[in-house]
Amino acid sequence: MFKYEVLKVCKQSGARIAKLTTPHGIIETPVFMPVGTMASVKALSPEEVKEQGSQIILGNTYHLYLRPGHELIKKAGGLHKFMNWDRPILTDSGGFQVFSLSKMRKITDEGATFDSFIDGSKHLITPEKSMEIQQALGSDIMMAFDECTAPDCGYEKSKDAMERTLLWLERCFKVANVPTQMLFPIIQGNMYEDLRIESAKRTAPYAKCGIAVGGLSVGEPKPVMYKMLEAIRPYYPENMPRYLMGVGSADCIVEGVVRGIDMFDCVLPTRIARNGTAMTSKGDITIRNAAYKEDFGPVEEGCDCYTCRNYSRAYIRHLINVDEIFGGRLLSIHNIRFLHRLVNGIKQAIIEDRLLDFRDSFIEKYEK
RNA sequence: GUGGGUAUAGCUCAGUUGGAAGAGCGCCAGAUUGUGGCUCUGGAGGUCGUGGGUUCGAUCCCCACUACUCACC
Repeated sequence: MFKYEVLKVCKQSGARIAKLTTPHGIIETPVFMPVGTMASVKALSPEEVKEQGSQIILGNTYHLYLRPGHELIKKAGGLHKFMNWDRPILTDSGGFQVFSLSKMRKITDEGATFDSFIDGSKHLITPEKSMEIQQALGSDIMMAFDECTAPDCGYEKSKDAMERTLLWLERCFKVANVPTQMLFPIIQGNMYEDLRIESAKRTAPYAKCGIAVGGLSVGEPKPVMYKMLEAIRPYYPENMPRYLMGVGSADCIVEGVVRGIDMFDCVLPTRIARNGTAMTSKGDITIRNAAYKEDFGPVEEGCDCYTCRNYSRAYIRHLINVDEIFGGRLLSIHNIRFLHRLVNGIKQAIIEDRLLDFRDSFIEKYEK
């Protein structure tokens, strides 16, 4: 039911183009995956998400468990049917929320206890519970329940979290036995090369069709993240995609593919869109700035998205400034399309064995 | 016409028992990376209606003027 097939390897960088077959269709990698935490890519319809070229989206275990509840979604026929998305879905395990909601949690080997941000009620999420929820949601790719750490938490805490993530992984692995749902384990180890390498080695045996790198892009400098990716690169299991979790700025995606990554997800394009920022090949632009008040050109010259074909910077700036949701929708469409176009450019460079050249010229323009 | 009230940032208004002026909104800019985000952070902007008086010192007290506003005739 799951199959991974490499189509082309870039001679210059080692990056590859591949096909990952899932029960809900084929994903061609490298791929960027928009995030739809609450069973919706914020502000967009599934049709609009598809129109930008999205092949797969994310849903979130923790949020959907709290509301509307995984049992309800199961009753509705699964997350695909519930939200009217017929392409692949990847569900996060709730592990990241252990980290991002750290003010209201308690972690033990058994699992993580949260105070619900909705009503304050207490919830224990264990590896088994996370799998149960993800199975009820019916995602194509389930993520292992892991513990993510802050970049400044120190070696011992980082090591403990890495060990606990492995302990939890084994428990996830035992109950992840639905043939239509693949489990991706997650490499942790904070910003320590030795921990990262150890985590990669010990995580690899659990990876059957894909492996993820977690706990990066959590506030550390970009060069540190790149260093970690380089450290673990030799230890990935053979013949499966590698997913860098939570990464979605254009430069990090290019640098990630150069370092062997195939899959990315991020809230960044849709979040900054709603706050009035557009992604372009010359870097992010804050569209609500006065500089664009009378700029009647498209967000990005040459972009083929619905937004750029029909609307001006001045109009979008106006919408954002008067708090009209259509402005956030238009920028979300553009930003997602921008990242898919970026990945298309990366693929073309892989085909032509010139990804490192592509990276150099892209970064130069992007950072200018 | 008579009596009262108000005049402080672009707007709506606090405030100082007289000791070198504040908020919210707006404006300008920054942030945002497995979404607790119509969020968060920062900045610019005022000779406190005008003219006089009292005082060491007035946005504040007194007088006059002007504008706006309410009530009554």
